[in-house]
Amino acid sequence: MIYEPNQCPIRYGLGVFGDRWSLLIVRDMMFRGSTRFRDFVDADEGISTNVLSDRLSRLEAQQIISRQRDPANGRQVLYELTDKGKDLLPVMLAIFAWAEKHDPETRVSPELAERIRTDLFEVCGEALDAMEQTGRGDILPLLNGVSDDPQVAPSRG
Amino acid sequence: MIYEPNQCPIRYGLGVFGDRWSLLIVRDMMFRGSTRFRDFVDADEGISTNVLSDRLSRLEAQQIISRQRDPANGRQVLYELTDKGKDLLPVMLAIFAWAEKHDPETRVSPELAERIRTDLFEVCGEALDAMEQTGRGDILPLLNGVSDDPQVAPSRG
DNA sequence: GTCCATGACTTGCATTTTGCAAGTTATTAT
DNA sequence: ATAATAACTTGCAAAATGCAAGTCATGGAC
Repeated sequence: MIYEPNQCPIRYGLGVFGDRWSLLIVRDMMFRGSTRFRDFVDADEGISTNVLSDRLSRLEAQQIISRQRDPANGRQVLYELTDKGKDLLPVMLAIFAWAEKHDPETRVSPELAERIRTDLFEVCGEALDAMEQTGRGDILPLLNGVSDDPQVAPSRG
Repeated sequence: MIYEPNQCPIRYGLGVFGDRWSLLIVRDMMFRGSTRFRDFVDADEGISTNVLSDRLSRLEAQQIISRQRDPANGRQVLYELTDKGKDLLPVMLAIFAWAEKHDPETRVSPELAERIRTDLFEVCGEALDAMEQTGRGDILPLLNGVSDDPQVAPSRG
């Protein structure tokens, strides 16, 4: 999965998240507030633990996430998004808007999609502020009103 | 590589371009004006022809690209981005801005990155207009002045 | 019409990555 | 000490990838 970045931003991006799982992990951290190994396993995407372990290492090596033992409970490990990881939010939201437009199954509210289209980086700013205040990922409710949806995306319409 | 989209926009996106090659193909079509099988092989990313063939089929099945025999030369095939494919431009440019910020090797001009950050969808609009006028991909020069760079990204600074 | 070059794929096979199940290790609760 | 929990490893079968060598359908030269 390591392909030479070699000056091209897309190739660099693919070197970081150009596989089946990495972006899902980032998504879970951003939008679901996942912080632990088990959170990702339980997210029901079906990632196997060896691959998860590998992806977490890679993401850490790429400085997308940080890893530390939970000070409050030494048998758990806390994974957190770094700034570099949080900066993937615009990429994520651009995908939101794209999927909302082209995939009828995707549940992203047209209102959010529209805001993303007109003011992506403003939406991101708000979200990151909110993230800092709450100290967690789990940004979506803040973007779009309360969400109790098990999926990442709040309801359409 | 087929994972259930299941309402999540990120998962849907990964189903379309969540692999090592698909986004590179889209990139070549958008930013280098690639239209033919050989163009992708010659792009020197090292994709093998069987995988290329498979990815082109999948992208066509997902309606990201269209395929037709070249009317002017029946032994060639023309691949073109559909609207759905062109709509990936914001995603691509968001990656540009991210890579410009976090990868020192990436060659994207800070000016372009900044424009992307403040006015992503305006930049996209311009680019798509330009694409329609020239009838090709190969958008980058239009975004950022003339580029003779072999890489996708124009020079820094 | 035949021959040859070209472009777009297939095919076969070795290597790598993934998926699944079953360990192993470290840390806390009892 | 003993057991339970969380975070991984390990082993092996299955799938995807990389590489080299075909195949097949134009289209141009003769």
